[in-house]
Amino acid sequence: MHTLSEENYLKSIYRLSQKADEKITPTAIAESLGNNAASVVDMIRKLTEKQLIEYDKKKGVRLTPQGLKVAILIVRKHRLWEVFLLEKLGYHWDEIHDIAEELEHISAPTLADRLDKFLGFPEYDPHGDPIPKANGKLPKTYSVKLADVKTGTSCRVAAVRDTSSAFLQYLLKLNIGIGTQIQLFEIITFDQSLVISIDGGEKTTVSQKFGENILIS
Amino acid sequence: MHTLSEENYLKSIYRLSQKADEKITPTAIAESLGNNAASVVDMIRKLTEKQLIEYDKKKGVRLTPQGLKVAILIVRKHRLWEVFLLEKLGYHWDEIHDIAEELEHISAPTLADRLDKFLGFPEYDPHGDPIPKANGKLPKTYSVKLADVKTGTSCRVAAVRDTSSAFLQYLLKLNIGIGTQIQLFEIITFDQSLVISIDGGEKTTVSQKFGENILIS
DNA sequence: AATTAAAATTAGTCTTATCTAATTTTAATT
DNA sequence: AATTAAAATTAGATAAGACTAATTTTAATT
Ligand SMILES: [Mn+2]
Ligand SMILES: [Mn+2]
Ligand SMILES: [Mn+2]
Ligand SMILES: [Mn+2]
Repeated sequence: MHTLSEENYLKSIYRLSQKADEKITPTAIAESLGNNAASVVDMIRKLTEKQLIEYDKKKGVRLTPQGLKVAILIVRKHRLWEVFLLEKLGYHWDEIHDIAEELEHISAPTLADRLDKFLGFPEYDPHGDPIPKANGKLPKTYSVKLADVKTGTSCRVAAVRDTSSAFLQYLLKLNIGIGTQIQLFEIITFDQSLVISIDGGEKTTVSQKFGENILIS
Repeated sequence: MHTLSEENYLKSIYRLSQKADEKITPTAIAESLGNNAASVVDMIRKLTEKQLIEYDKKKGVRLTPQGLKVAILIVRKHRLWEVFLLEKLGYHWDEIHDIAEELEHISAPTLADRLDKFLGFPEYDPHGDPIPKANGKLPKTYSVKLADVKTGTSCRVAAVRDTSSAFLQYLLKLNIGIGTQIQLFEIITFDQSLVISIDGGEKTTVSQKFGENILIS
């Protein structure tokens, strides 16, 4: 139905649309995909013809309802496969994203729904990202960052924003995962470093950047 | 590492090499892939340069040890994914092949081995085809056809040779699967039709073509 | 051996998806 | 308003992988 490239463009546009209410420009898409802006312009033309997106110089790129449906299904498959890879095949959370990037493009009627059922209808993927339901609805998305909470607060890790290997492996080393309890003791005035305890353990200091990439509940 | 097309060529060459000791010609590959012979010649050049195959006008196309390894891994993944789709996701045996054609190209270190372990190290796929082991070795492959046995013999279905939807759905309707017991009562002289009973049930007549596509043990 | 048919190869075309370089349009800044 | 910088677009090139049509090679048959 859609090529691998088309699907990746739609997914990228979807992800950009989730972020802020900034308009989605060719350059933004180019950056997000690591492609040249000229290539993006070509693909915008193609996807517009297929009525998967609309492009208005003022409003930027928008997914049509049709395009949105496609994009959400890809994200759904991506996150479900991530759950599979972690829970059933025993991969670690820093290894699954790249494999899911390939698996998300497997297309077969009812595949996502069967996988969903097999996995017990998980609501969040291993990084805490919400898994779109069969009807396209998203579970509650967490948005409060660890860097935003007040000193003294105790909270739980709900999701990670950065899913790079570097960050995930660091978290693994610190014994931090989804659900881990974190207490914030102090914010260093000089550079906003955070003094925290992990699951009630010893005090540890992490950077502001670190705190920006942990979402809590 | 290898493109989707390259992998499909290697797999096709491997399957042809398994069949008989006929030499593997460009035309044979073209037919098996539904491609034009000219395209095959192009790819033969490419795969030869990559040292995945050797081509000699007299000996035909041969996989190098390197190419063989790649081909076997693809077949391994294909058949393991078929087991997964049937046993874990509940697809029927006529639906899984096409999905596995996509899944077999997913590449990730240790993926096949993890899947193998998760599935309990199955030896045969849902169509009775042997699943290559991690070391590349194949379990015993069945080769005796139902059409070859003598009247009066009782045997069990070990594998199907034709894996088309048409055949598999027909078998589903007849309640025949891997392991089903079949007794041969009579071979009709006129057209070699077979009179059989399925799991000890009533006598049924099936065509010679049918008998050619069931492998028994 | 000559003829014919089939198989293999070459030459050239097409599509998809990418790129670089050049140009035009839009936005920001003096 | 003029200038400058950034963004968007166009033009043209490239690579992979397929195709058709033409040609050459090989095999089969008279
Ligand atoms: Mn991911
Ligand atoms: Mn994720
Ligand atoms: Mn198959
Ligand atoms: Mn099979």
